Amino acid sequence: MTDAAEVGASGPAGTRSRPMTSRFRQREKEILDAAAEVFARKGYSAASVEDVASVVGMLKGSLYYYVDSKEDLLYRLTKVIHQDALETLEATTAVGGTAEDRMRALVRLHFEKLAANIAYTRVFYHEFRHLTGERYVEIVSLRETYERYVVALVEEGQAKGAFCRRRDPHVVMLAVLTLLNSVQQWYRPDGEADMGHLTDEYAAFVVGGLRCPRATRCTCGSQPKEEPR
Amino acid sequence: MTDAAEVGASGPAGTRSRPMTSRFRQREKEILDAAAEVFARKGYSAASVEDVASVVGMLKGSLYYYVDSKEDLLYRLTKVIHQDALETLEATTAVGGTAEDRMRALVRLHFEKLAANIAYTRVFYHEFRHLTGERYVEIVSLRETYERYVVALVEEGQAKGAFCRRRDPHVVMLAVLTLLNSVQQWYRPDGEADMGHLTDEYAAFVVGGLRCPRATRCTCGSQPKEEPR
DNA sequence: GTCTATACGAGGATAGAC
DNA sequence: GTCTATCCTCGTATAGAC
Repeated sequence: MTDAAEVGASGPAGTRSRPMTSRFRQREKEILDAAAEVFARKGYSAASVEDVASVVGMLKGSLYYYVDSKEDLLYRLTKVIHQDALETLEATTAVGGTAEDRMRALVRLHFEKLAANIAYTRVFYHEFRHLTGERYVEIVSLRETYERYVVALVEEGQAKGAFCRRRDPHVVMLAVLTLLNSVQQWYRPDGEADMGHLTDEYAAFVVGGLRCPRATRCTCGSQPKEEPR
Repeated sequence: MTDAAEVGASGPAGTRSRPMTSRFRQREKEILDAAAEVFARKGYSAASVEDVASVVGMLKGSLYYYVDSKEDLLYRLTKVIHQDALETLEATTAVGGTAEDRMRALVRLHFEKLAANIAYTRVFYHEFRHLTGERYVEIVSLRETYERYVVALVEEGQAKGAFCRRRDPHVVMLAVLTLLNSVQQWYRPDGEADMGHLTDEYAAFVVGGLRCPRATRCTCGSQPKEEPR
C-alpha cells in the first residue's frame, strides 16, 4: 500500500487548503479506508456520504472538512490503486530473468497488492467509471501505462519464443489483466486459501495459456505435488 | 437471446395482473432493452427510471404500467441472462466429444450469448448484487448451477488426463468464468474484432492454461497461421 | 396506455455554533 | 475539528385525468 503520507494528495480539483499535520493525515486515511469499505460493499452510487461518515464515527457534515465531495473520495481511492500498480511494474522489471519469469512475478506482485488492498481494488474495478472530467482522463491514462507494459512483456516473450506467436498481444494483455483483476470478485482475505497457492495456480494458468498448444497428452502423474520452477 | 415471449415472466414479487397481448409483450421488451442499455451505461444505482422511460419515448409514470419497480427491471434482465446461460450448458453437452472439445465449445457458446446480449450481460455482471431478498437468492442459485457444470467439466478433463490434475477445480472454474465474463468489459459489438478470432484466442488460452506445464520451448513457427484443431 | 401532478424520502453540500 | 441545522435537488412511486 502506498504510504499514508501520500494519500492526501488530492490532485485535480482538490484545491481546498487543509493542514498537513500527521494527525490530520491519519484521520484522512481512516476516512479513505472507510469509504473503500462502504463503496466496495454497496457500490459507489448506492452508498451515501453518511454511510462513510458513520463508519468513521462522525456525522456527514464533519466529513466535508476532509474532502471536497463524494467524487473526491472515489478519485483518491483509485489514485492509490494506480500508484501501487506502478510500483508493481517497477518491481516486476527489477526481478529480471526471462519474459516468462517476469510474467510469473507480475502475477505474484499483482495479487499481493490486490490482497493487501482488497477494498480499494474492488472500488477501482467496479466504480472507476463514475469519475468525471479530467479525473476520469487521468485514471484512464494511468491504466493505459499498465496495459502497455503488459503488452510489451507479452511481445518480448513471443519474440524470444517463450510465448506463442500466433496470439494477439493486445487480446492477451486484456485477458491476463481481467483474469488477474477478477480475483477480487471472490477473494476473501479471511478465507482459507493461501496466497502462495493461488499465485501458483494463476501463474501456471497464465503461462500455460500463453504457450503454443501441443498435441501431446498430460505427462504429470495423478499425485498433486509442487509446481516445478 | 431468450424469446421475447418469455421476457414477461416476472417471477417472485411480480404479481400485478397485466394483459398478455403480443402488443403488450413487444412494448415490454422495448422497455427491458432500454433498461439494459441505460443500466449498462450509467450503472443501476445511478440510472433513474426516467432515464429508461425517455429512451423508450415515454414518461416515467407510464413505465410503471409495465413494471412493478426499478428493481423489477433489474431482476428481469438478470433472469434473461441466466435462462440463456442454461441453454449454453445444454448446447455444450449436446456437442459431445472429449472434455477438451466441450470446454472449447463452452467458450464459443458463452461468447456468442455474451456478444448477442452485451448490454444484458454487463448489467448482470456489474449490477446483479443490487437485487434483494428472494430475487437475489434465486439468481445466486442459477449462477451456482452454471458453476457446478464447469467444475464437473474440469474434473472430467482431469480424470481423463486432458487437464492438469494439480489444478484446484474450483479455482480453475472461477478463473475460467471470470475470464470469459470479463470480455464484456472491453468488447464492442461494432468493433473490428470478429467473434471467431476472439473465440479461438480465448479457447486456446483456456485449454493451454488447463494443461500440465512442460519444460520444452515453443515449437510453432513465427508465421501466424490457423490454429490446429 | 399514456399523461399530469404530486407525495415523500434520501442524499449531497453548506453555514455557522461550539 | 466536529456538530447541528438546513437548503435544495433528484428520484421512486402512486393517483387520477384523458
